[in-house]
Amino acid sequence: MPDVPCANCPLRTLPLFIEQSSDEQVLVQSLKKREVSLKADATLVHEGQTDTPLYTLLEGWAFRYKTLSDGRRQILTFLLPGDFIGVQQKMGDSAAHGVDTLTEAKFCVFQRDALWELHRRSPTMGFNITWLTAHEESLVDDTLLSVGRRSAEERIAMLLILLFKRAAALQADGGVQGVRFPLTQQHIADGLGLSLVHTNKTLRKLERRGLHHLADGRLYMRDVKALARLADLYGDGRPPQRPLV
Amino acid sequence: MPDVPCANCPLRTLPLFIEQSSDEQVLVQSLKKREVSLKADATLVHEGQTDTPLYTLLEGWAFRYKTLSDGRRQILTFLLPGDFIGVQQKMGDSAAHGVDTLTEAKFCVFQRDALWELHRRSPTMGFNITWLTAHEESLVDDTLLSVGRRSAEERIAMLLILLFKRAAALQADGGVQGVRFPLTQQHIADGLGLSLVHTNKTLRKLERRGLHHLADGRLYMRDVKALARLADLYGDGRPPQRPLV
DNA sequence: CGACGTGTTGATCTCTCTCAATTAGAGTGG
DNA sequence: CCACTCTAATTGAGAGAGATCAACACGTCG
Repeated sequence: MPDVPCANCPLRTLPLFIEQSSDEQVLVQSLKKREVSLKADATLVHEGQTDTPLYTLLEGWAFRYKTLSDGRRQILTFLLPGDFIGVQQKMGDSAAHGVDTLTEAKFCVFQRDALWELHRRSPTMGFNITWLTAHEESLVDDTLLSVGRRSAEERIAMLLILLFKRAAALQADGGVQGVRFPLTQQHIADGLGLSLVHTNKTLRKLERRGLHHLADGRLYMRDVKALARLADLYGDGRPPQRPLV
Repeated sequence: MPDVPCANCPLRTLPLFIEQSSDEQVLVQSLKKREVSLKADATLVHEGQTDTPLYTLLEGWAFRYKTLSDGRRQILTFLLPGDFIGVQQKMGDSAAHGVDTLTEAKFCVFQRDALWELHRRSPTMGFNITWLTAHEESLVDDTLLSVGRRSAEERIAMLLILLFKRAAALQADGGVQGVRFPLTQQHIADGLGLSLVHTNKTLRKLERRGLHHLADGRLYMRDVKALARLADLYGDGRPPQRPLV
């Protein structure tokens, strides 16, 4: 039996879940099998693993990745507290992605059919999960745009902004004193499709220009405007458009 | 009122939907608003458009994409009959992706709250949608691995294999006489994060080596083994793994 | 103390981009 | 029927962003 009630789950602080009824909380808790704690740089899910359970990240940072047989690795998304893991490969036959931790981390493990039970017994929760899955995809979409079409400088600016936002949202002060940033330069490189050396050089260039500061596992934003301009974030003049059909 | 009953929808041939009850069919049909037909190279959804309805692609090919303000474009996924469109941006505040057609195409338009109604009134359908959304993400994951870590040759081999498989699955003969292939080289380039010129040169190189043949809007696979080897598909010796925890 | 992981920097090398020019249809209008 | 225009494909040449190779600094740890 889980010792920590789901009332403390970081997922509950997400906008979608604030209206969660106590019935739904009980439901979720009943599907929860146990918790797992891992140290930093550990593997939660191996690539190619089948029949993976559904997880939720409670504490710490992690990432999803794929590798080629010669070792080249691409990080797909970084995972922060509150993120789902494993919906992507549920019932999937194709070789899935791996999941490694960046820091010490605690995961919530659900039984294999949790996804279905959740849908069956609470359409609201089911809907929320669809929404979260879709939102997760949009993160990958953003990364794909970066990796496919942005220069190294632009990619790094983008990553710093996005991760800063996500990390800052999780802490009370909103990141005024910087945020925890447990990635090594190798992780950044693998997340952006760059080499380690070039990542280092580009990172230093931006830092020397005073756009950010990275030290002791913390990220400080020094010139968000300039970073956003570099990343072409909101930089376009496209106005919101109404549906065409 | 829709004139074509949903019994003919290409979605119904997907494994997940074969068990669909007639009740569920009626439900889907009741949420359907109408159909739209577009010619080739037309826009269904503008980038940055808000409040997009939910669509289904009935006939033809299309693609989702994002662009930077200076015009650089990244194609996120190619859409074939049976694919969902718009789940990603449902209720999303961030600027979404655009959707353009590659060929003449017919779409099914659902009312805005269709996603919720589907979940509410049929958990089975809701579950299937979550699954399809997750599956769609895995397509983007694959592309991200390609764009981030594969060489131009490897990327093109990968794309040819994946699109051939999807297209062949839709036709009765399974693609023995080749499959329809309506992409221009510009689309391939934008889908793989390459320049048009380099895409052309690489494509010709593979074709001259006898790996494939591309003519008159059709794709013929000449040496799938070699292409798969190039793409590092199943090329790894990773055996399926059991769950770690 | 030596081994190791991470970060840093300089020096090449090369894959891919950009620029340019040509060819081959498919329309279109006179 | 024939110029004229457009788009897509093709090929060569030169340029450049980023990869690879190599060395070194620094802190941690057994």
